[in-house]
Amino acid sequence: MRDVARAVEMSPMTVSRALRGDETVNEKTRDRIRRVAADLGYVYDSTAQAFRTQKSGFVAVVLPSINNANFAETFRGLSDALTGSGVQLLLGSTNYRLEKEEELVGQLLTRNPEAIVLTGGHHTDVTRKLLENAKIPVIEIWDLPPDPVGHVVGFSNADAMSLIVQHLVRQGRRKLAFVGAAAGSDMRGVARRDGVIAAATALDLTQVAQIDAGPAPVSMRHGAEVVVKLGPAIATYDALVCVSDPVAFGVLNECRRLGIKIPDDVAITGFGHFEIAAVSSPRLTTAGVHANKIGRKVAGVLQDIFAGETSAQWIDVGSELVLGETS
Amino acid sequence: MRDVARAVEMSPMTVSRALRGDETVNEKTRDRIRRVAADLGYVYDSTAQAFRTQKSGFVAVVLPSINNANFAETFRGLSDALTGSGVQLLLGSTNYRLEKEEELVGQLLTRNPEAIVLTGGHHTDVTRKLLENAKIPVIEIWDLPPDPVGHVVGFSNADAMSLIVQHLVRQGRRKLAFVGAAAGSDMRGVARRDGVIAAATALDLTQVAQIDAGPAPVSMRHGAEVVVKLGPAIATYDALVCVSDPVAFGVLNECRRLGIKIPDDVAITGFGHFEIAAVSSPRLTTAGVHANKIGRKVAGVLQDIFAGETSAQWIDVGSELVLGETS
DNA sequence: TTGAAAGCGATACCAA
DNA sequence: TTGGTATCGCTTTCAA
Repeated sequence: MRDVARAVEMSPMTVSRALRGDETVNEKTRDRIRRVAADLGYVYDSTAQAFRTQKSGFVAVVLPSINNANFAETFRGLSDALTGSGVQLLLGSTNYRLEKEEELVGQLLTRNPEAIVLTGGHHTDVTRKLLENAKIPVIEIWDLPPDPVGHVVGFSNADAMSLIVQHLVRQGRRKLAFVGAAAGSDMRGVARRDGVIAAATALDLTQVAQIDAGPAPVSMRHGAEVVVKLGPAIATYDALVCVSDPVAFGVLNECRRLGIKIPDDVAITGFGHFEIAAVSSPRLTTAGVHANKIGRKVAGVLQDIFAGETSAQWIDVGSELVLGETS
Repeated sequence: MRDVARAVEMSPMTVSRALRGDETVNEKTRDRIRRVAADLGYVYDSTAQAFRTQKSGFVAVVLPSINNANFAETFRGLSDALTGSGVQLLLGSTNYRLEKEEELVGQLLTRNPEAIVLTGGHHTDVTRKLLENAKIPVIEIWDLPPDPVGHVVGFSNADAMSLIVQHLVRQGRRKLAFVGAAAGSDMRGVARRDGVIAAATALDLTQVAQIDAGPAPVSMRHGAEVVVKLGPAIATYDALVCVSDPVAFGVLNECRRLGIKIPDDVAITGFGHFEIAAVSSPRLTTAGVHANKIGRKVAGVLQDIFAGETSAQWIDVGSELVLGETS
C-alpha cells in the first residue's frame, strides 16, 4: 500500500480509503489509485485487515461430511447466498465424530471467525465451553436441539420419521425394521431411529427391529450388504425404514435382485430426498428435507447478525413426506 | 498472551514459545503455562501469527462444485491427508464458470494462501496473471493442461473417453452419440466430448451425434429428460456415451421405462465411477477416475512444497475402464 | 532458559 | 478531502 501511495504521490491512508471505496476520497483520485494499484499488481492483504480490525471476514462451518449431497447442498446454499457479501467460509468436516468436532472447533476459533455454524445439537462438553467462551454467534443446523447454544436452523429428524411411520401404518404395515448405523456414531441417525421407535410405540406396533448397517457414514453399499446378509428373510418385515436414501436405494436394488417385490412384499423408505430417490425406479418414498433452504436461512441469520440483530433465532424448516413407489 | 504471561509471572515471549511447544522453554514451565492458558480460556490468535510470520496456514482450493461426489471426494482426500498438518483449506466453488473462478481467485489470494489448487487447466487471462504474480505454488487438478501454471495432479479426460469408445467398438458398436452439456460451459465435459470424437475418428466411425443435456452441471434429471425428449428413437444409436455417471443413470432409467433393452438395444456408458455406477442395476460401464487419490496426491505435493521442494510436479493418476452391464 | 525491542500491513482516530 | 500517529497480537532477532 505504501508502494501504491508513493506511485500516486499520496499517503497510504488515502490509498487505503480509496481501495475500500470510501466516498470521502475524491472520485477521480479513487479511480486513479485503483488503476495504479492494479497496474502494480498490488494484492490487498486481508490478513492485515483482519488483524487490525479484529474482523476476520470468516464464518466457520462444521459439517459431518462434505461428501454427502445434502450437507454439500446446505453448504452450497449458504455459499451462494453469501456471494458478494465478502464473507469467506472456513469449512471443516468431522467424519461424524464429536471428538473431531472438538478439535476442529478449537482450530477454527483461532482464526477468529465472526460466527460458527455447526451441524447438529450434540457436542462434547469441551466444545460447548469453547463455543460459549468464544462470544461469537453460534448457529446449529440440521437439528432442533433441546438446549441450543445460540441460533438454530433445522428440523426434527424424529418428526420426519414419524411422518413416514404413520404413512406406513396407514397402509396396514405393522412389522417395521429400521436400517441404519449402530447407535452412537451419528446423532442424526440415532434421532431418526428414536423417532421411528417413538412413532411405532405411539401407534401400538410390535417392537421395531433394528438392522445395523455399520458405522456412519452408511451408504448404498451398506444398504445392499444388509440385504445380502439377511437374504430373502428380509421380506418377513412389512417395511424397511432406512436411515437415508442411499441406504434405501442399496436395500431396494438388492431386494429386487432377490426377486422380492417392492412394495408388495415389503415397503422401503429412505430419508433426505436425495436425487437418487426421485430417479430410482421405482421411486423411493422418503422424507424430504430442505438442505439448500437450511443453507440459505443460515445466510439470512448471518446477515441479520451482521446487521446488528442480537436475539437468537430458531428456524424450523420442517420436512415432508415424499411419496414414491416403494411403499 | 500478555494476560497469560502476567498470570504465570513470565514474559509474553516465553508464553509464546511455550504454547508453540518450543523445547528451549523449561518443560515444567511449558506445562504450567499451557495449563494456565487453558484455565484462562485463552484462545490463540492465528490471524496475528499469520500476520507476523507472513504465513497464513491456508491452502486455497477452487472446485467447480462442491455438490459433486467426485470433487467432494477429492476435497476429502486432500482434507484427510492434511489432517494434523496445521494447514486449513479455504474452499471456493465456481459453479463451472471461469468468470466466477477469476473473482474467487482474486478474493482468495488476498488471504495470502501458501498454495492454491485449481480444478482444470483452463482459466481466464486475468486469472492466469493473478496466479503468476502471486508467486505461490499453483496446483491444477482433474486435467492434464498442455501449458500448466505450476504443478499438475490429474488425468486425461480424452484418454479416458477413448478407452470407452474403443471398448464399444470392440463390441461392434459404431453409431455413437455423446450425451453431455453444450460446449463451453464445463471444460471437462468439452474435453470428454472431444475425446469421444477423436477416438471415433481414429476408428473410422460415422460421425458422433451430440445430444445436448443442458448447461453444466448436468445430472440424473438431465439424462432422463434427454431420453424423454427423443423417445424410442434414441435406440437407433448403438451406444449412448454420457459425460458422467449421473447423466448415464438418468438415461438408463428412462430407457428402461420406455422398454428399451440395455445393452441389447443400445449401450450406455458413464464417466466418473460414482457410487451410482456400482449399485445401479444393471451396473454402469464407466470410466474410473481416482478422485480421492487426486486429493491425496495434492496433499503429497503440498508437503513436498512445504518441505522445500521447488521443481514442478506432474502427476497423472490415470483412469480406467470399468466394465458394467450396460455395454 | 528467558526477556526486550522492533515490526509485519492495514485502519481508527484525530487533526488539518 | 487528505494525512500523521498509534496500534492490533504475535514472533524474529538479538542480548543476557
